[in-house]
Amino acid sequence: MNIALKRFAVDGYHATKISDIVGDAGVAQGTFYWYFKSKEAIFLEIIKEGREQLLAVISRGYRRDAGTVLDMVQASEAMLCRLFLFAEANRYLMELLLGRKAASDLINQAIADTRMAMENAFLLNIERAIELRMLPEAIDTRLRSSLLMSLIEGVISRWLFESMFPGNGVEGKTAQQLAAETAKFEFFGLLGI
Amino acid sequence: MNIALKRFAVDGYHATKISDIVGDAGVAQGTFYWYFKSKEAIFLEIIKEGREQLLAVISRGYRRDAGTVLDMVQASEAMLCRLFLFAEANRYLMELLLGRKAASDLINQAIADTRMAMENAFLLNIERAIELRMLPEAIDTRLRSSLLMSLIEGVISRWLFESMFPGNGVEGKTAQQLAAETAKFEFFGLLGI
Amino acid sequence: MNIALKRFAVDGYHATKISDIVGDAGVAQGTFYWYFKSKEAIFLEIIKEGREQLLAVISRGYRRDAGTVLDMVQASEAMLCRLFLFAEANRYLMELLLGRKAASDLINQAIADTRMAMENAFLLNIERAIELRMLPEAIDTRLRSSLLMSLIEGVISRWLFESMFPGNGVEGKTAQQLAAETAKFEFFGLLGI
Amino acid sequence: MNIALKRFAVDGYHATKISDIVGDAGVAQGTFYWYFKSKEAIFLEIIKEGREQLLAVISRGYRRDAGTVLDMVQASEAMLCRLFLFAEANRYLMELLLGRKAASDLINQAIADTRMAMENAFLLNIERAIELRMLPEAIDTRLRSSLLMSLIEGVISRWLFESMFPGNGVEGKTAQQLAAETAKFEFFGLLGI
DNA sequence: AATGAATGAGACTTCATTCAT
DNA sequence: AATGAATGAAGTCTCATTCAT
Repeated sequence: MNIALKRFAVDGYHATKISDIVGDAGVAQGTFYWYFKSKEAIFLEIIKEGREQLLAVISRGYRRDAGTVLDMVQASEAMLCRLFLFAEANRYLMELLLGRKAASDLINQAIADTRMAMENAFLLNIERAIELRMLPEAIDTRLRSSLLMSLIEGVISRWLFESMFPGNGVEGKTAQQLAAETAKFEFFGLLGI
Repeated sequence: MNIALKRFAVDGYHATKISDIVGDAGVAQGTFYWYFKSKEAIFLEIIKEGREQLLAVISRGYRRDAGTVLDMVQASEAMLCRLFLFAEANRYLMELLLGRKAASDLINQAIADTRMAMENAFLLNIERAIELRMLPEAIDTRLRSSLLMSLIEGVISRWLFESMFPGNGVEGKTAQQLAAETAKFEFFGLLGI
Repeated sequence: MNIALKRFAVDGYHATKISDIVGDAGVAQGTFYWYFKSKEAIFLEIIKEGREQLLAVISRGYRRDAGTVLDMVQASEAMLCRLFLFAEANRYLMELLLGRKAASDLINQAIADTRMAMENAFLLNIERAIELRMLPEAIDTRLRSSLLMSLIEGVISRWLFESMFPGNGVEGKTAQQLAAETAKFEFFGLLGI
Repeated sequence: MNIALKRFAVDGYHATKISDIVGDAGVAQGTFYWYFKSKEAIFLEIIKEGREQLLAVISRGYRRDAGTVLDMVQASEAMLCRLFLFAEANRYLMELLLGRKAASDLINQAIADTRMAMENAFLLNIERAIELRMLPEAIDTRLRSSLLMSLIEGVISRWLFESMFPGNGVEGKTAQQLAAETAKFEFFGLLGI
């Protein structure tokens, strides 16, 4: 599955042939079908496994008590840092999730689901912050979580798949730096500093 | 080209067969090759044409004189509004550009180029604002334009390709509303109201 | 027809597209079909026209009276010289006739016919020489004319289509020299000088 | 490969479809591509294999010591006999090599190479004979080997592909007879006997 | 568990020929 | 006489999947 993951990420779903995967794995073509029902099946399994790890990373650190704005920014920064570190360690997976390499409907759906789940985690955090009166009540929470997710998707893409986005002001940064900058923008926008 | 655009957007590059395109167009298969060298060629031509229109929309309204923060937000809002209206009227094109339907290397490159050109337009705006002392000088301009672009890509995707992102807090909004919210987030972040 | 001849000779029948011919000729594709029924038809017409010229060259100089061996060699040399000069001036035609660029059955037949007609001209010469008691009666005339034709085909091919036969001991020679050498071999074989 | 060889020889390269080959072979179309990379590839492989066999036949019997003219003629006759027998047993291969069924540039090159190699074998024999003072030194060796090769190509073509050359004085002869006649012509020309 | 040969549907593309103007 | 757009049959090759050992 790791071999397939890499191939899918680098070459894309369609361009990846079963013969490539088994070639890299050093087994015969038929062997593939002993372990996986189809090309689509292995992809879905890869996504499924990755999704669980990813959500575990994001969901940790659900806030219990109210705090200052600074607390909030720091908490967000910590979470983003965890997320970016995970993305760095699992770049191929992230490429499948955020990349532009479409596949079958079923697969696209699985990817969309995973991203929705991520977005949902952000939504919960925002709602919790409102509950604790750390964020203004008037906020459109769904919209904000969408904006947030968009931000993060873009940042990770530009950070990890540099070849596709040369000279983007993100490459070369550490996860920590990126998290700090992103969190600042998240809360204060362009005018923050 | 319009017929092909729609097919490519809906079905993806690989899933779209020449026979589909000519079928929809009501001509013979060979006729396609009288007008286009290959499947890849028509796709590239579509992108090229769309890119020009898109950039024309973004580039308009380059700022001449300094102004207040409010001016700046309104200017950004106006530009976003134009962009969103364009996206609404050209949703298939936007799906090719922002969607996750990979194709050949050449095509991916053309798409990436176009997105870079968009991002660059945002960069120029930010730099101009700094020049006019409307934004703090300390800002990392490239990073900010990347964040901005990320935001906009995400918003448009969620707005137009709802089927992929159900219940995302964006659907149903008008271009105007969306532009206002996005501009607000752009400048003030989550804490802005 | 000259344009087509050249294309057929250089690229071969199959590799030559009607669009190539009309492109070189500077007319529209449809125009071709006003003058020729089909691709095959123009080829056959080219062969037919060439055949007449070629046979005219070979058939001239039918011997009336007996003579010495030297007379005979000189007569053959003269004829070969005429033939080689013709071939030199009509190398594309010769390439169609002697080259390895096959086409349809009908065309192959037309080419084979033409070559048979050539061979027949040689046969008549040999028979006439026997009649005049210039060559021994015991000779197998058909076989000898076949051998002769083989010789000449090979020589012309190597002489004119050098690129296919590099370093063949024929290139660079004049028609006159070649005719002399060939005639000598024809009558005396390897042992002649 | 034998099935393909026959098809190529009989129908020509272009007229032979992969579906013909696999049809004759009784396998599926895809199976072809398990064994050969392309239509061109199988052709080249056929030529390569045939070339080795052919050259083995010609190269045998390199002369060690000087001898009489009769020795020389007999040696040549023996070699030609071997060659003709080989040609008879491999007529499809010979048709590919000597026939007029053009294909791709690569293939034409491979065929031309093979024929050059044959001609070279004849050249070596002639040079060896001069070295041993069995043939006059004044001879233009390359030219003579070209003439010889021409002769042999013509003879084999007429002998085996009769349908193309009806009534040519060669058909029906045995390899032995043909070798004798050709060798005689080779050394003595038309005037021999 | 593993192999690797075999399958066959289906895709893109070519190009001789036709046809309305 | 000429145009050039349109046609569509046909061919090569790909590749996910199956199957007999």
